Amino acid sequence: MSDAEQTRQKILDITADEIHHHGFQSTSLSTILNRCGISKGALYYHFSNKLELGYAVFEEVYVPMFLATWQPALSQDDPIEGLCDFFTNMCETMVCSEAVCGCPLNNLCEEMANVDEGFRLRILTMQQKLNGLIVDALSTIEHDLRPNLQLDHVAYFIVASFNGATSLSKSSRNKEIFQYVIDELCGYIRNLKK
Amino acid sequence: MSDAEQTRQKILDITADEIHHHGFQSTSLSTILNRCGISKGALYYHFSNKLELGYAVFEEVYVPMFLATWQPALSQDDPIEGLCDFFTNMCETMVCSEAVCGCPLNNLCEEMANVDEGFRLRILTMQQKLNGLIVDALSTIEHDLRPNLQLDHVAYFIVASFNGATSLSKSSRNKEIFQYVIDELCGYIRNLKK
DNA sequence: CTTGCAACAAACCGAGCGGTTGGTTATTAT
DNA sequence: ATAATAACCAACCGCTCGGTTTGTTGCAAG
Repeated sequence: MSDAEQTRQKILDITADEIHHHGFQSTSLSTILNRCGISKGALYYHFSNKLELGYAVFEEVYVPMFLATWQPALSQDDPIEGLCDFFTNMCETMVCSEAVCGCPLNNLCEEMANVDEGFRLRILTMQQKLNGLIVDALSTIEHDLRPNLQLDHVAYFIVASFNGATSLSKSSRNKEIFQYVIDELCGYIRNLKK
Repeated sequence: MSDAEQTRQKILDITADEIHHHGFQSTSLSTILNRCGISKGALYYHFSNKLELGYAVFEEVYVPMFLATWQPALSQDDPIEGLCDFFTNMCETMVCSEAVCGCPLNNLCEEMANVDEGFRLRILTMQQKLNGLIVDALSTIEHDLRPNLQLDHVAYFIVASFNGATSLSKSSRNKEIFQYVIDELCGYIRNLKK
């Protein structure tokens, strides 16, 4: 990787971390520059402005990270147990500091969907993609599921509950509540089967 | 009501609206002053700083509004149907602009829980109070519910799903997805019964 | 009548923000 | 050797923000 690509990647990684911790609007360019050890000229050589930097972080960091997180769970032979294992495992491995920061995608949705159309559309695309993945996974075992289920509604409900779980655990600063919600969510998911 | 109380209440109401639409940090004092038609001196006569104004809005506007919204649903003879009616009715009466703004409490939780301890504790208190209300309501019909339910977990799950529903509908800018999630949520709630 | 305080108004301040500008260095092509 | 370009630095700019200060008005008590 060339020096320039390294610099660019470093900016992306550090900015992704800053956005995850403080949100997009509260993320300061000077903080990024300090952490990267570069000057503002360097940043503006690689990105035309703060918004474009945010878009790049979303597309080049968050989206791949997001897919890499959910895909394995949904590719299992039994996506029901795949999801439950995924959620449960997340509860166990998660430390409190992570619980407090929440899901990057959900955070950006809450913060930026009403503020910037570019962010909104990118978030929407990612959400629809995730929903499609869940629907596809559930479709593969449709014969094991209760009849008359509307799989896309179910998928949205799963994601909504998961997002809500991260939201609730922010105020309590521990992962107990997260665990409670996830337990109930797993119960709901397993109840999808006949 | 005296002039001073009127001014104070006007500040609270308009600030509540601004926070609901733009979040606390992005809410500008000068916007509030313009909408109120007052000067900065007037505002700082009634509130010592922006943070205290935010706290006052939370306690004097959001908390009462919040309780007034949820209480009736939970005071029904059958809180299960009370909640379902409450959710369904919210879907029907809600216009898209409201759907986009989300729940004030959840918004503040997402934005401020990690930023300011004063907000975090106030939000936490309100969430625990709501959870207690739901648990109490469900307890009154415990004999009709499935055995071995952990009512506090159930209550958190209901709130989490509801919050997640508002979050999801922000990116799509319509209430369709909200409705899907609420439908599934009502299914889950009704399934709590034997 | 005037003194005093409640209830504001208006101008101002420093800090931090995103963004721009004019250079500087290192590498590569000719 | 020289010209050009990629990659970066440091200083600066205008703007908006929350907050402060000083000044004004109206009413009410003595």
